Amino acid sequence: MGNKTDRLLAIKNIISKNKVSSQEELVLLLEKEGLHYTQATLSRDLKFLKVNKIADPEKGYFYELPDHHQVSNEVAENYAAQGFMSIEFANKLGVIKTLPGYASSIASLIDKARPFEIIGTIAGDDTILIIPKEGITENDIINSLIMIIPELRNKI
Amino acid sequence: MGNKTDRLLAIKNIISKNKVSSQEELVLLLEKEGLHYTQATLSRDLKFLKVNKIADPEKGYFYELPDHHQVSNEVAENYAAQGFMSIEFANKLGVIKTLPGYASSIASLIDKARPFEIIGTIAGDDTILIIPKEGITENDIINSLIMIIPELRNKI
DNA sequence: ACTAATATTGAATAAGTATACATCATGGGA
DNA sequence: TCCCATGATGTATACTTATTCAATATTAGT
Repeated sequence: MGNKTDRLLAIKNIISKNKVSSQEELVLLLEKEGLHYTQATLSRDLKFLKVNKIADPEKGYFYELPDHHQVSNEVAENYAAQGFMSIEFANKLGVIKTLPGYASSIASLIDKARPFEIIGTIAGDDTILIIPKEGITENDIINSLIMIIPELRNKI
Repeated sequence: MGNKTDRLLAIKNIISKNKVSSQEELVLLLEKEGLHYTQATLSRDLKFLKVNKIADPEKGYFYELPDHHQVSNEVAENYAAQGFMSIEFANKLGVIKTLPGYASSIASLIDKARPFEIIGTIAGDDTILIIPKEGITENDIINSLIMIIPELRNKI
């Protein structure tokens, strides 16, 4: 996966640590990490990440990750990442292969995060079927998975 | 209290029942109730109500009241409203008089709602001291109280 | 009641965000 | 390899929201 994934992870990281209150501000913060993008791109990213704008007495508003994208359960995430073997797509469906027995616990993490892009999952023993919403691309699904389980970053 | 209070209550009501996703949309919904205001005014109102913008797959965003402004505990609110006698201001401080014994339960409702405008409260038996943040007006405090306990509407 | 101070609001505009369109890059199939 | 389809991104711009400024209304103090 490309550079976009890294940018999305960087954004998650930045806005979970700072009260960021405009996309221009985010442009600058990303630049500090050597990532150069325009406001238009960040607008798309914030939409993808389902970021909320929360009222704040000092800043007016700041960006906040939805609950399911907050750093939630690192133990479970590491476990899931360990069991993850591969993902492939066929006929608009995603198929994740896992180590034996890992499928349902990984699927459960995905279900809990309820990404808009995914209608649902079906887990067997070492296989998960991902059913994306109409019109969603493979890359969106993959990025979505990495946002849920960042540890997958280097396995995809 | 003036018309602004009614408008604020109407806005609370509308956005708790509908997924409203722009201020122009809200202008129209208020017009249906005979309230005619411009986008600029609603911008100020949404700020006052500390409304959040929540990501949504269909609408992009919609407005949501913060937890403490959701219809929370009607029993407690009615009880509080019943004990409320008056509010007066002196030296930038608010003083609420209540029926004997009601002060702490009313103050507790205010504290739970944590309005930005109020730094804190001190409750005796039939008196509550309201300590507003620097620069906040009496009307803001009053509107804030009515947003927390709508039943006060006709007692102020 | 008069005046001064403060609040409320709208109109115009600035500031912030989303998107249409164009471009370039990438990857799969002939 | 070449072409086509798809994706990622920037630029320009449309859309949305916040704020400045001015006008009007309201309130408090004398």
